This record gives sequence, structure tokens and C-alpha cells, in this order.
Amino acid sequence: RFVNTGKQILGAVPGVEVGDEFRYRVELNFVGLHRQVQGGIDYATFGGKSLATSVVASGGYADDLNNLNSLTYTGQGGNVMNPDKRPEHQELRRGNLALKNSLKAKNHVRVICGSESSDGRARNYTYVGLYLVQKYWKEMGTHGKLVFKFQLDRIEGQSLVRKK
Amino acid sequence: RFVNTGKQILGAVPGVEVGDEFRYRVELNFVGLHRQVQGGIDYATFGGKSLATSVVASGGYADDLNNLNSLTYTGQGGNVMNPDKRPEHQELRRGNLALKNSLKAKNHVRVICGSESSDGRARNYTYVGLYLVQKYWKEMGTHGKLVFKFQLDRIEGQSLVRKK
DNA sequence: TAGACGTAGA
DNA sequence: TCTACGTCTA
Repeated sequence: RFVNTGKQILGAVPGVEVGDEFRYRVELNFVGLHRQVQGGIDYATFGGKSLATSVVASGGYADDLNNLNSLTYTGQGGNVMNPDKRPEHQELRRGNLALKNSLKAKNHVRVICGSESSDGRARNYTYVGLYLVQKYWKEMGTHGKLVFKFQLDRIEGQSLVRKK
Repeated sequence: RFVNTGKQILGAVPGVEVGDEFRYRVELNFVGLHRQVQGGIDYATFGGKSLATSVVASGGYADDLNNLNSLTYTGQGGNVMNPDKRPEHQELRRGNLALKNSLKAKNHVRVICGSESSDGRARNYTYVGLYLVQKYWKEMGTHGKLVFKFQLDRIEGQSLVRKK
């Protein structure tokens, strides 16, 4: 199996097929699918521009996966998932900025979906294929702070065979 | 290789030899050496009594490894490693209580040493063998709060062959 | 040095 | 639900 060399890949990763499943976020890093171990948005600089390379939708956030063909992804920052800190407006930087840039650049973004077994144990991550950022907007979160939303649409023609 | 069944083992773990090295804390969990993914002290209840089964000395704390034959291990709790929270006195519960009980019970405690490469990347964990809790005491930490210390002495006759 | 959709067990 | 000697990249 291909092993991550530390360098970022834009688009499909050699040796990884749509439908491949993983147990740990670190494994996504190993194979080069998604290098951030906790961060939901991975990105890198290509030609001087920060572009999103992959996102992980694990569930925790609101309004994520409508159906496999269209994903509404919540931006990062603003302490959305950190109840110990005061909520703040999200800003257009880091992963959010990269996703915005990817909208214009029209580059392929890998999407990984996390899911939990019914008993809440045994999470796993499925690589569901390549997407394009279709649009983005800001909206008011339930906590009264601005949150970024990104709509990613799946590129057609990618067969997803769930592996057991 | 033996895989952790979820049940705790007291003493040597089948299939794991002194000198075996691991890359991630989760791997220690896999093989049943140390189930806590972050916690330094692993323990379980045996015959109604909480006993320590293993400790991981990764460095972060003060005064850990004098030499391979004797380890002074700092107790857990008191927010010692959490600068975001107020320091407090450590208490004789959880892992600290288990180590105290293991002093009286004289049970084998597995010891894993974490080390870092000189550049700070690539940490790894080495299983260095079985130890016995020799004594414990409380002392005042630099932050003015009580900290537990446990002296663990290595059981003789365990050859440690560093594997490359 | 800080931020991030982490993990397992008590 | 909370604690814990985590782990990676920017």
C-alpha cells in the first residue's frame, strides 16, 4: 500500500479506492488521504495559493450529509466544538480560506465520512470520493455567532462499493 | 501477534517481549500492553482490588528514569500537565491508588518508556519489562501542590535487546 | 506554540 | 461525562 511521504496530493491518492474504510484518523494520514489528525479540513499551498485537499465529515457538526451527492460542510474555528471556550465568529482563514480558494480553483477535494456503530463504539472512516466546492456562505449559528458553510458536490461516475 | 481482547492482563503479555518497540500509544492498546491511550497509569480490578498493570514514562514529567533499574514515576491528577487549569493537590485515587495497592500486592507492573528522536519528531515506545512498586511518597511540586511519587524497581534477569 | 469533526477507559 | 505522560500540521 502507498504510504504518505509527507507531501500533499491534490485529487485522487494512488492506491486508495472509493469505498476504502479506515479505523483511525491516523490511518488517513498514513495513506495520504487526510493528514490532519483532528482537523476536519486538510489543505496545502499550491502555486502560492492555499487549496483544500480533503475534508472529514464525522458527524459531530450540524447539517453535514444530505445525501452522498451533496455535502454541506461546516467551517472550522469559532470554538464550535469546544464548550470550554467562548463561541466566536468563524473567520475566513486556515481551512475555511482553503475551501473558498478551492471553489474558484475548481480542484478536486477528497471527502471522508466518519460513522459510528449504533452502540456508539467503533467509529470508522470511509473514503467516499472526489467532490467540488459548489458554493459557500455564512450563517448565524445557534450560539449567535457566524459560521461558514460550504456546499460540496460529488463528481459523478464514482462507484462506491461498501466493503464489509 | 496476540491482540488485546479488552480484558486486562496482570504481568507479562503473551507475544510481547522485552525490547519490543511501538510507534503509537494505540498500538500498546492493541497488543494489550497498556490500554489507556493517554493516561500514564493503567489499572484494573483483581479480586475486588484496584491494581496497577502498566505505566508509560514518556518524558513530559519530572524525575522519571534514573537508570533502567529504578524508575521514579509521578502520579496523575492535579492538572500537572494542563497549564489551562489551576494546579491542585493530587489525590490517592484512580491510577495513584492502584499503584499504592500494587506496592502491597507486590504484583508485576509493565513499564513502557517513550522517547523522542533528537529532532523532536518520531516518538516511540519501548517495552522495558516488569517492575515492582518499591515505595511511594508525596512531595511538594514546584507549583506548590502535592504530587505523588512512586519508585518502581526492575525485576532482575530480564534481558533488554534494543531492536533497530 | 496553538488549533483541531481524536480515543479509550473509569 | 470526564480524564488522560496523544498526535499531527500550520
